[in-house]
Amino acid sequence: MVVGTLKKTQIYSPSTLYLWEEERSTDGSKWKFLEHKGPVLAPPYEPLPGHVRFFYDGELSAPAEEVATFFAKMLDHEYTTKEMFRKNFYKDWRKEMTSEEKSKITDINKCNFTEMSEYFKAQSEARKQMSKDEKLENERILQEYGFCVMDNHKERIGNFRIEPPGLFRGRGDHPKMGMLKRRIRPEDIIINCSKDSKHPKPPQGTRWKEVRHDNKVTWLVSWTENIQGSIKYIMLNPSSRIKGEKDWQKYETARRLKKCVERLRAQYREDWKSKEMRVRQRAVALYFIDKLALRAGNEKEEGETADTVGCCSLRVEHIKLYPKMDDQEYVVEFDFLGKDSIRYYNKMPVEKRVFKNLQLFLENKQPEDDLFDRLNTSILNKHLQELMDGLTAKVFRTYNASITLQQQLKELTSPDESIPAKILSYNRANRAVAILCNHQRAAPKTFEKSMQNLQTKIDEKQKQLSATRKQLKGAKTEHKASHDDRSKKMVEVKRKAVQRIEEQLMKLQMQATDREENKQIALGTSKLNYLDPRISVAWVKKWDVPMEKIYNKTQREKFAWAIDMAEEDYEF
DNA sequence: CATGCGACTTAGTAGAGAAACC
DNA sequence: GGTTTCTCTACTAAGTCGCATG
Repeated sequence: MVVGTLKKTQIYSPSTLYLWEEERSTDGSKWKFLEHKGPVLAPPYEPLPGHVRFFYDGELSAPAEEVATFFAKMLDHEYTTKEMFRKNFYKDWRKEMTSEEKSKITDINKCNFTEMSEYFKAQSEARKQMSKDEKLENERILQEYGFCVMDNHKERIGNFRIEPPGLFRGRGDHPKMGMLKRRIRPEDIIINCSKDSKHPKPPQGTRWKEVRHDNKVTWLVSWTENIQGSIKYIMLNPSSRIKGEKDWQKYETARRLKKCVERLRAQYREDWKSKEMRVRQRAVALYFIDKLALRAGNEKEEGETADTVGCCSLRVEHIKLYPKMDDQEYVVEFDFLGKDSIRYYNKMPVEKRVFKNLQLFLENKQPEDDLFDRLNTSILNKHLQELMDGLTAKVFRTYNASITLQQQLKELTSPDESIPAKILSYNRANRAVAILCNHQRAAPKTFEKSMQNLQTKIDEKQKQLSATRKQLKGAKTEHKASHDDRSKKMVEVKRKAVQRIEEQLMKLQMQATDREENKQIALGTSKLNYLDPRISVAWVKKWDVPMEKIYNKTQREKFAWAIDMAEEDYEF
């Protein structure tokens, strides 16, 4: 499944060039040379100054201060009011207390963190004032630790800082929210680099857990996190060769799916009739994944994470069947929490055969039973692999997202519209994808207000327009009467003014529409992860839209390969 | 086959920084 | 010039998927 490799021919120039390169190592090695400075550790704890007090039940106290400050720092956040959060925090906090403190502090509700909280607020205010030095220092750290050398190229590292200690903030109803995320020491850290590179040095008097030289992986640093026991990594920035190449490959796989998707669709429709239950379940699940862009849905360990599901892990309680709904037949209603506990709610009419199958799957089951009891992601992906080399469930999301963007752009862009109108069209196409993938965001806190402000501006612009139109009319009348040069000029001036204001008004209205439609939709995720950037690049080139209207600096860096590769006739 | 682990991609949000506004 | 508003970036959680292990 080798699709070629990307090669950077320049180091970090804005127009980094990529070239085709035929050959690529077949032994699974990801690099030949890797050298870096290691991670930036979290700054050590600074004890609170003496005047900052902590009260327990009205009495002065100071138990396990550092952990207490983690809670204090979050005091304004809703998290700290949640029972589960408080319980988990309190339990972990007690582990850090001396036995004396433990016997004194017995009820979190009698703790008063307000002075600590005030202190940190004041601190962050103060930090804003002297941010210049800090900025300089950050820049120095970035220059020193933010880059590595991989195979002759200086590459930007993604996250070179070790996560600081704090309280775990899970998403949704997470059973571990509030638990103490402990400080990572050099002794917890594994370094990965070339044998023949200059190895990163641990801080004075400490040592790394291990230094290894594994070129079958792309990470530079790893450690095990204590909440879930999972491994965290430091890896390269998306602009790096190694990430770009992988990204490109991903879209090439999706394009191969495009070529055979009709065959697969015919196949799963056929499988709806199978006499084998597992085949039918597989086929219906695949239909959902294809049609609704659902995620695969791996099983999760109960009690370890928030209760969320994807396609294969859907339960009976997550769907409702309606033989008739309004003027539609065979409607399925989905209502479940997906990744990040984002709600997926949708009603979709399905084919009769799918509907009948679903009824069958539901027979004799409790709400908490699996809908697809004969299916999991491993079975599904094995099947997909047989249908097409490299095919897995997530490829459908990539494929459907990209093909939707391409279709929508074709449909929505009109040749004679202005640049702002074209950008609105682009955003609408992007939005169609975000809706398909259910990429949501919390409506901005100030949304209503900012909407109102914009409307005020529009109203004002409208008034200005009608006033200027009146002036134009007046000028015309005057010109008719006098027929002199001066009045002729005046007509021209007013005509131009009207035109300009009309354009401004249109732009504002466009902005308003765009913003309103975007209230709870997050466009970024699909843009960054699902849309073949070559589609956008081609569109931009075709319609002479400035690239930076579509992609900001980071995005242009990430998609440098596509910007370089795609011409206006590119087709996904 | 179930289970767990490792590596990697995908995800929303908080807060910093930049731009617009007054 | 200071404040408000918007945009971007950093952060890190939460998925997917392949593979080893028993």
